[in-house]
Amino acid sequence: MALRHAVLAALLDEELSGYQLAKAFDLGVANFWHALPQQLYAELAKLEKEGLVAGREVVQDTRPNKRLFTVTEAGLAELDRFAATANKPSFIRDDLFVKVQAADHVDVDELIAQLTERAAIAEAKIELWGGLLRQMRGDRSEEEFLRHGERIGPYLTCLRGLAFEQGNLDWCRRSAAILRERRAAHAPR
Amino acid sequence: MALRHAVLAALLDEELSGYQLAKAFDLGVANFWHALPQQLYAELAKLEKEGLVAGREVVQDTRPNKRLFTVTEAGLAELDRFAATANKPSFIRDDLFVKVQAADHVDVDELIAQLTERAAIAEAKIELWGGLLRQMRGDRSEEEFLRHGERIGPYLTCLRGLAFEQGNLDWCRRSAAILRERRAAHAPR
DNA sequence: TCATGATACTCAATAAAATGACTAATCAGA
DNA sequence: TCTGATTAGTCATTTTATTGAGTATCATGA
Repeated sequence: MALRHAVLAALLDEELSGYQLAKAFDLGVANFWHALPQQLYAELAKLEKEGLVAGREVVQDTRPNKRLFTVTEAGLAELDRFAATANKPSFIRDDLFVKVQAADHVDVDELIAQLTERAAIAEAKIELWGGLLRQMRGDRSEEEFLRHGERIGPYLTCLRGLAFEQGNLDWCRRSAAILRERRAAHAPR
Repeated sequence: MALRHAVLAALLDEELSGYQLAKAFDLGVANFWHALPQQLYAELAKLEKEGLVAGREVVQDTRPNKRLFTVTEAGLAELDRFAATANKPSFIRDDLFVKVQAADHVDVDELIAQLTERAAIAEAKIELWGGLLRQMRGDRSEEEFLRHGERIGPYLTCLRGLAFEQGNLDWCRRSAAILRERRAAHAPR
C-alpha cells in the first residue's frame, strides 16, 4: 500500500498515461522508488476505482489511443494523510554492493570490471539529472529557484538523486582503484 | 533468487545464527539489502537444504539453543558464480523521498519535522559506521588497511553506507532549511 | 520492402516479501 | 514478584513484485 503514493506523487505535476508513468519510474522516480510497468497499470486501475485519480481517454491519429491520469481531490487528501504517517524503514537493494561485500572471496577482475561499468552508468545519470535540474529552474540560479520557484518537490528529490549518483561514482572509482592496487601487490610481474 | 547471495555474503566473515543474521541485516547489511527475520530463517533453511550453508546446533545453558551457519564450498562457488552475472537494476525505496516529491502539495510543517528526524537518524548512523570502520581497521590507518588488510569487502560497503548517510544528512538539513525559508516568506509575521 | 523499435497496453502464473500471531526461556529492573 | 526486553525461533495468510507472453498500430531506416 505504498506504491500508490509514489504514483500519486509522480502524477502531481503532469497528467500522464500509464506508459508515460512507466517511463517516469524508469528515470526520475527511480531515485526513490522502483516499479515495473505492469504494476503501474494495475495500480492506476485500482486508484481510479477508488477515485484517487481520474483518467480521460485521448484519441490519437498516429498512435494508439491512451488514457491520461490526474490526481483528484481525494487523491490529494490521501497523499496529505500519507505525508503525516510514520516512514517505513527506507531500503536499498543492490547486487553490486553484495558482490563488493564478498570482495575477498570472489573474482576480483570481474568485480573491478563491474565497478568500472557502474561508474560509467553513474556518470551518465549525473549528466541526466544535471540537465533535468537546469531545465526545471530555467534561467534562474539554483538559490533563486529554491527560494521562489513554484514546484520545488521534484527539484529536491532530483538533487538527492544527483548526490547519490555522485556518491556512487566516487565510491566505485575508489573501490576499483583499491582492488587494482591490491591485485597488483599480490600477483606482481 | 537474490536474497540468498546477500545471506551468503553476510555469513562469509562470521558464523551466525538466524537471529544474529537478522540483526546484521538491520545494521550493516541494511546498507545494501533489506530483509525481515522470517525471510532470513526461510532462506537459511533453503540454503541448507541445497548445501550452500551448513548449520550446527549450539546448546546453551542460559539461552535457548541456536543453530549457527557457515558457508560451504558449494556456497562459495555459488557466490562466485553470482559475482560474474549481470546486476539487476539497483533500487531504493524511501517514503520520505516520496513525501518530498509531493512537497508542494502536502503539509510543510510535517515534512520539515520528518526531515529533521531523518537527519538525526542519519547522524546516529554516521557515528555507528564510523565506529565500525575504526573497529575493522584496528590501529592501522585507513590507507594502510585498504592496501594490506585481509578482508576489505565489508569495509568498502561500510564506506558506501557512511557516505550515503552523510548524503542523507546534508540533503535533509538543506531541504528542511529551504522549506523553512519558503514557509517564512509565504506566511510572515 | 522488411525488420526494428516505439507507443500503448493486457493477462496469467509464479515467486518473493510483508503482516500478524505464536512458543518458550531467561534476565534486568521497578 | 511482576513487567518488559532479549534471545531464538516457527507458522499461516495476504499482499506485492516479477516473469513471460500477447495484442495492435505506426514510424524509421537499411
